[in-house]
Amino acid sequence: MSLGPAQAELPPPRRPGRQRSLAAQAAVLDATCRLMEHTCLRGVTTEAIAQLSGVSKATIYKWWPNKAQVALDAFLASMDRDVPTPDTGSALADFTAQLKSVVGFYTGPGGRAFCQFIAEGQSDPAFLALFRERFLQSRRQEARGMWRRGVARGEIRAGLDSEIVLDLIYGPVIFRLLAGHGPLDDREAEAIVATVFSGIR
Amino acid sequence: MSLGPAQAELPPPRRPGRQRSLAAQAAVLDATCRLMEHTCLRGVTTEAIAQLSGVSKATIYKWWPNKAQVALDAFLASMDRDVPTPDTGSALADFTAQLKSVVGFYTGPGGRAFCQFIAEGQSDPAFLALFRERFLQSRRQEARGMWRRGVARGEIRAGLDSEIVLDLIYGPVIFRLLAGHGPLDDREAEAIVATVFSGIR
Amino acid sequence: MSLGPAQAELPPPRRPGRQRSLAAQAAVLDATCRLMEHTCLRGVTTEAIAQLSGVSKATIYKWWPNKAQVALDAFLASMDRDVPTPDTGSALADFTAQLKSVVGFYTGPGGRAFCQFIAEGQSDPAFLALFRERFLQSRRQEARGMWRRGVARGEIRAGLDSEIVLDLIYGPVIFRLLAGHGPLDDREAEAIVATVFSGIR
Amino acid sequence: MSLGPAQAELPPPRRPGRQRSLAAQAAVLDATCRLMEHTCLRGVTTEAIAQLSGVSKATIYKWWPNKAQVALDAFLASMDRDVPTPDTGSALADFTAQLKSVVGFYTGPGGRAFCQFIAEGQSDPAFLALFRERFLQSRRQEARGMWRRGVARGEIRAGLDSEIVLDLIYGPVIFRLLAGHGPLDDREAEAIVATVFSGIR
DNA sequence: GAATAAACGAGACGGTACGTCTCGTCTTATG
DNA sequence: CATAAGACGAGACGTACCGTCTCGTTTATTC
Repeated sequence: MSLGPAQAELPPPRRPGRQRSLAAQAAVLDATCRLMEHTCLRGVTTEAIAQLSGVSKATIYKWWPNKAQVALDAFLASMDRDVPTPDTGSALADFTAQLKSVVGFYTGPGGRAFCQFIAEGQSDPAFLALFRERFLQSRRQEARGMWRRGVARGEIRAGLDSEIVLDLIYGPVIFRLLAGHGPLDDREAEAIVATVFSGIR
Repeated sequence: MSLGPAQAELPPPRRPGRQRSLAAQAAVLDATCRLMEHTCLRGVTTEAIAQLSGVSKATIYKWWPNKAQVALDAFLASMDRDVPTPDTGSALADFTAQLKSVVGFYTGPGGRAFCQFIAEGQSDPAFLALFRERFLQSRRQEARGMWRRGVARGEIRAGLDSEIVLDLIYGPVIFRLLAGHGPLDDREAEAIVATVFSGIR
Repeated sequence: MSLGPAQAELPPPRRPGRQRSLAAQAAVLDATCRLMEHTCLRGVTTEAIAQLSGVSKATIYKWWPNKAQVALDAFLASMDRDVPTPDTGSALADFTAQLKSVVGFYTGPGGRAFCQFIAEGQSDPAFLALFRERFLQSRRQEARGMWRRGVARGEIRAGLDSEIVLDLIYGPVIFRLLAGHGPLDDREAEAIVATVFSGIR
Repeated sequence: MSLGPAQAELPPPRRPGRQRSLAAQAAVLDATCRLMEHTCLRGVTTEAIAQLSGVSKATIYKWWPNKAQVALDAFLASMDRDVPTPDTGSALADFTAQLKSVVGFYTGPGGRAFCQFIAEGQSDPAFLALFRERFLQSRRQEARGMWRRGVARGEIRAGLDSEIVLDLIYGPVIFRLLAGHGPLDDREAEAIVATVFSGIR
């Protein structure tokens, strides 16, 4: 469980002693982001974060349990520019537009980071759970909204398991992102959503 | 590129000098398999492989460039028991049966290994490429056969991009396997194939 | 050039950060001494020093470039009990007494260490230079004092090359020590000095 | 104990099977000599000798117990050009001439090899003993001849321990050679012998 | 304005795996 | 059956990163 500074809810009765440096926290996240653009998570060392940010290793370890969670906080912080959930009145259009923007996001540095977190999670189940909670679930929540509107409007067959269909839409993108066995662009996004909506029969 | 023993194509005129020990090779692969059942790939050390197999580290490094490729060879060797591609006369039945068997495979140790390779690939692009070549492509090839038969029989709409549809079928399974955000069993496999065949409209 | 701790000249303004552990340094030197008593320098592994001293290999390599310099520091540290230069009023008596004590020293563990350093120096010229600077020169300096007093008192012919005569006195001891082709005891020490003083004509 | 080929006395009745390759033996010694001119004994690997000579490692290990003895054989073989013991009718002249030629020898590649053997001997007492037997003793024997002639002619005081005096003459040279703390040339050789003959009183 | 308390930088440290190297032995095919 | 080619086990090497620790310094709150 991250103790990252972003989660701190300020209790007015300040404790004595030197206050925690917000500048240090920001510097760490910023440095981590910059390092992640050039190497994978394994290639980012805590030492390098410390050096680039000017924050000591001890301070980093005081506030985060390991570099993966630093990177996750950095990733989430750099994503506050919320990808808005489209609401065009058509579920097909909504999902198409959203998958395109998702593909756009994953094609950039965000996608590289995403892969690193999935990779890290394969040797650290606790981190994987955290990643699900703090990233995947909120994304999924938004998609569920689009789904419900589609069902309500009668555009989507009732009785379907939304979780499966959502994985049907996002799964192929993430599979290609991680395995790199096929292209990933707007055309593919459109084809995925169109196929899911029409079936292959 | 792996120089793993599995690739050796035997030229009858044997070279002089001591022959490569098949026992050592087998011991390494076996030891690696056993270790992979208890830890993740990162947790498997070359030292442990050497110790458990009785093969020296130097010999391991002579034939494999790193432990990931040892593990990949071990994985592939332990998979020669070919998962037979079903051919029931119905594409829906074929894909359902096959996805069930795939889910069965991924639910066991094979799935854990698969995740480790995907994870390793995120920090080693060359390894990822190797994994695609030596594992994903052959699997994909089999699926393409089922696809073609379905198209030929008219069960599947013509004009579809088979690659996308195959990812539509396997992507969700792999996404869930890696992210662990949903269940993975026969019921889900059936629902995925059924939904892909019928569409959600 | 050794960065060994023995050379630290303490500047009162301590540097920031954790201070270097004097206990670790002492443990390394002590462990090295103990190991050197049972094997030759080649037989002393960095790993063994680390294990016996409880100091990690990384720390050892941080402060010493190789095990030879660790051993040299250990040797010099264990020799601070300065062998006093005799001053009896007679050069013959001085040299005889001193060579006897030198022979006594070289007959014990110190002599074994000395041989190891000479041996190591044959494949590492930089180390040999260091050994000359840090051990031989100070010894030689003391001998030169005895020499000068003898010359001043008229006991020693003027016009002689002191360096050659000093090697005439110490060379045979070191030759026998290294090659082991003859005995090395008080009797031999006396005979050497006596012969050098009288000549063989 | 060396089983080196230099000791082989050929029995005319050839044994069945492939005959032992004299060419291989020579190639090994030659290669070793050439390698010793560029690196120290530690830097010469058995592998390099095998490669340069075209003789396999197994063959080398069959005839010599280790590379040090290979090098010793190579050294002795390259020294058959016997340094003749001078016999001028004067012990002083004899020793001076001989020490000059010794210094000349030790200043070249032979001296480097000598140092390597002494060094090796410090971690391998058996090798040191072998080196004494096969090299030092024969040299010493020749010097003893010069000594005896000098004593017989009355040029050298009777009652002296010849072993000590010989070490008095050769020790300084070898000390300087190994420790490198002073020059080593004809002038020094003359001074050494002259001082030993006259004494310093 | 002192005393106290926490956060921070610098960086030393133990631990552990890495991949490389050399040694000396062993195995196989060839001459 | 001696040899070359070369695979092999053993084990030390020196490097790298991890996460912990110990300092002395800085910044705030409390007495």
